[in-house]
Amino acid sequence: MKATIYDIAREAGVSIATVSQVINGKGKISEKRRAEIMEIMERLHYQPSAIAAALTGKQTYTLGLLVPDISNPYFAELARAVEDRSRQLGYSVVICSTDNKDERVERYLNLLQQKRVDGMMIGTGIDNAEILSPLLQQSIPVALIARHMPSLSVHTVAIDDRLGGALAAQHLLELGHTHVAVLSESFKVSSSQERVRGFREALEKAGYSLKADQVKESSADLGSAKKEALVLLTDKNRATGIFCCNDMQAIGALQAAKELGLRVPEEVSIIGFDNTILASVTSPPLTTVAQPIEDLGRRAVDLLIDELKNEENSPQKIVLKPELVIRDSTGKVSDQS
Amino acid sequence: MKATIYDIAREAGVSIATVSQVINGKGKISEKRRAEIMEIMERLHYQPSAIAAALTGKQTYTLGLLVPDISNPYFAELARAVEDRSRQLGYSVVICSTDNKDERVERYLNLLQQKRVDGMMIGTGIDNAEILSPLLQQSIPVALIARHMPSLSVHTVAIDDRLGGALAAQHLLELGHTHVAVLSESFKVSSSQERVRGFREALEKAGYSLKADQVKESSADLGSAKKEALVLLTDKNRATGIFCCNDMQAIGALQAAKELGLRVPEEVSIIGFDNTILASVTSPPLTTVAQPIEDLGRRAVDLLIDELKNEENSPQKIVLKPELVIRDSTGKVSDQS
DNA sequence: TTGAAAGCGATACCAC
DNA sequence: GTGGTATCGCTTTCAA
Repeated sequence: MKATIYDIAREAGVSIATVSQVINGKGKISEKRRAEIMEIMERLHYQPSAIAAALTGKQTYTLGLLVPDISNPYFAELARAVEDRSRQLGYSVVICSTDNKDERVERYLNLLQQKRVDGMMIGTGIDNAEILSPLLQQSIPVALIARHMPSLSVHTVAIDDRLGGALAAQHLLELGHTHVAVLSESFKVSSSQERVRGFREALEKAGYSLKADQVKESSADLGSAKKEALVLLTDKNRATGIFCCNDMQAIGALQAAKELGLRVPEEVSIIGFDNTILASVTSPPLTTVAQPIEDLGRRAVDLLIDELKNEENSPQKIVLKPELVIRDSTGKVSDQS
Repeated sequence: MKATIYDIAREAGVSIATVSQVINGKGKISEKRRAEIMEIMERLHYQPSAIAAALTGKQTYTLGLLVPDISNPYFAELARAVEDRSRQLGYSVVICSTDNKDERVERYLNLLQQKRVDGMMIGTGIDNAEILSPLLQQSIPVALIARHMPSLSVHTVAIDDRLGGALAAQHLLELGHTHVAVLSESFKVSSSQERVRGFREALEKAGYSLKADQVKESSADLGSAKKEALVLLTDKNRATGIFCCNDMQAIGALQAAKELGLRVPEEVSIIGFDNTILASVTSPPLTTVAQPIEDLGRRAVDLLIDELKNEENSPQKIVLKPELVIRDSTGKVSDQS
């Protein structure tokens, strides 16, 4: 049924070694033979088995990508960036949604190891860093994306979250907002911590402060963010500007404001983080701190492939800079406040 | 470096055949040996090579999924559904973004064939159906998702687009909208055609009609949709209800209405299609025709696996029903109109 | 230039 | 219950 290298060899009256050569464009084959063999491969719809090739030592040309949830726009955009770069370089990528469960991470890691992926990108949270060590022992290249695991010696591509927070603070300060609040993801997420930290530092540097009751923690879903935002906004002495640690939370804040009849940005300014597609479809469109998602994905793939090529192993740490994207959810602080 | 079945066998003082048995839980092995061998596998962090296993005739337990763009929320959600079901069944999935280019489709198809994926799901548009035939010849299970290729004998999971269009029309009619318009994707997309057709039929059945100049075609991006919506809405005798063939277009319409100072839904009702996450974050949240995305993905995987198991090959056609999700972008037609 | 043959890491059939 | 061994499809010396 399926043509193999033997079929081609027999049909061409040569040895499989010769066919292998022409498949890989190696060795010295007479032009005549080469053309002849190629013609036969064409005619028989021959597809060399990557499986068999991998078994003999070649790579599988497959990479793994672990994210919490591929249906989340941020990770979907990241996946696209990873996929694009991988395709350019001849690799395909297996995407795995972990829902941030270590158990799932571990299962996927094993699965992908058995399938002998050439490298692994981790964009998901992992509680117990230890579960990555098997990979390192097998010396499978690993790159963390927007995550940090100081205890592990792996490549990392991240963004400067602290700077991101600072950018948000500066923007609000420039618009005259001195009484501000923050809507954060779980404090356990280190990137959120850093964002809040950068935000607070910039504020303090300007002579203002962020009171403890002005920082709310919410879980990932819209509803939860909206709920916390409602608390912040019903405060008798509410903030005039709210910094949210991701776009989804900013949307929650937007909805909360709307529900309270507060106009954005006239009465309250809201700023998000990530600059996913969500930020551009809201009303008003969100001012947000943009992550260079495209770069993030591309560089992660490049790190992996580089290590594969050079078998040189010094773990790289790349830090990319976020940028403020100003849309319509932020404005000058109003006189009435 | 990496432990193989030989290492385990040697360490345990048995043959590789025995080790293979315990890996696969087959044959008769004494409890003692089995436990002993399992312990050794554990200790050596042994991961059986799926590559080698696949070469001997076992499946690769990998499926391919082709979509136009994984960063598009609709496809991201679909991918999640596919991935979830695949994981449950022990498969992993390679995701490929084609940007609807046949050339890309073809390259990916070849790549995945070489990697010997067990089955392929196609959720992308393909101009030339012929490029799928190599798969069929190799008798690789194929399932189309929300696509139709009547010329090919493959599994299909789709939704009843015509019904979806009808649901939208009925909803608008019930609210008193008799002067309505449509924002469609490229007319070449069969699902859009069907949606518009269903919409028109329902309208006509109620005694109304859809004039040709009230149907606009736009490309996939927000900007284009917004532009066409502006044309529709600046009409001196504009429609009071607009049906859009997907949520992104509905957002374009929303923005156009806003730009013209038209309140939604008081002055114009807008209804989308798909019910992606986008529909829930807009302001106002979108009334939309929901696709059962979860089911779509799950059933596609099931069709593939079924065929793999039963090697029975009658192509199935599954048609799922869409449902209207009423949010706040539609309302009773206002008296003034 | 080309071919013979030794793996790669598992599976499965058939003896013992 | 266990072990020997052919086999899967390809890559890669090493000779010729």
